[in-house]
Amino acid sequence: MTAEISGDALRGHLATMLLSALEAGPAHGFDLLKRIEAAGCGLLHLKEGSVYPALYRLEREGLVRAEWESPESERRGPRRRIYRLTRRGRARLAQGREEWSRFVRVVGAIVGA
Amino acid sequence: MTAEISGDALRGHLATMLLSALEAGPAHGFDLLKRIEAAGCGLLHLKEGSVYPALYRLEREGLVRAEWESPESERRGPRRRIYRLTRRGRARLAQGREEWSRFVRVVGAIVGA
DNA sequence: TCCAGTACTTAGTCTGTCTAAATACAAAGA
DNA sequence: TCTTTGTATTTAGACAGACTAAGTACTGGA
Repeated sequence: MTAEISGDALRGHLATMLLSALEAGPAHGFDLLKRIEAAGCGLLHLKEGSVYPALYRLEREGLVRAEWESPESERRGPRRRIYRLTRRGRARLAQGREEWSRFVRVVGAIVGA
Repeated sequence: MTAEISGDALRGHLATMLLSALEAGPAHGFDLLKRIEAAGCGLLHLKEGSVYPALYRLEREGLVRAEWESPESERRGPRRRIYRLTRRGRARLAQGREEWSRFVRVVGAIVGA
């Protein structure tokens, strides 16, 4: 019954996770969802309702740029929106990583696990 | 401009932090607030409006037991409500620590900081 | 034909932290 | 004396972000 990581715990970290996942290269939302879930060793089940709105926020803040995959593409299937990091997104990712390590250090010191 | 740890990031971890702080011995809310802030190296500024309601939740869940400090005490000043861990609280703390380390491992793997 | 998988959207809910203000007591200083 | 500062608790209301849940749309396989 391996407990899952709850949504509450994730709060405020999802943005950095998405930016980090995008660092490996441009991707569409569903792919990001799968990439992160795969990296989560089955403990992390993100929902579309969290990921897509989070991506919209990132786009609104200019941290990612999005464009619809060219329809001339040879692939079949639903259209996909491709996200890529902007320069500001990279800067924010660096900042997010600092915040993450600070967070782990400080909370870890208190929780003492 | 040392950035502070935001409330969002803390979500879902405060309960474990409080239980952990109580492990050192019974304490009242204000003391817990100060203890945790002190352990936070100035990066963590909890608010009463977060801590007291969190303690009420813990009490409601039977994870801590609370009682008013005996009025016969020789000390002067406002009355204080003393919290102590229950057996269930200790069990939950252990569980919270496992969740914390899982969380750090999984999110850390994605953020890669 | 129906279903499963991919891919995106969005309305509405929930909950925990926050802001902010109030209460109360004591000690120190002007 | 009056004010301020520090200790200590309470609580109403705001807010943000992850959630539930339902929908759209396309493709391929059973």
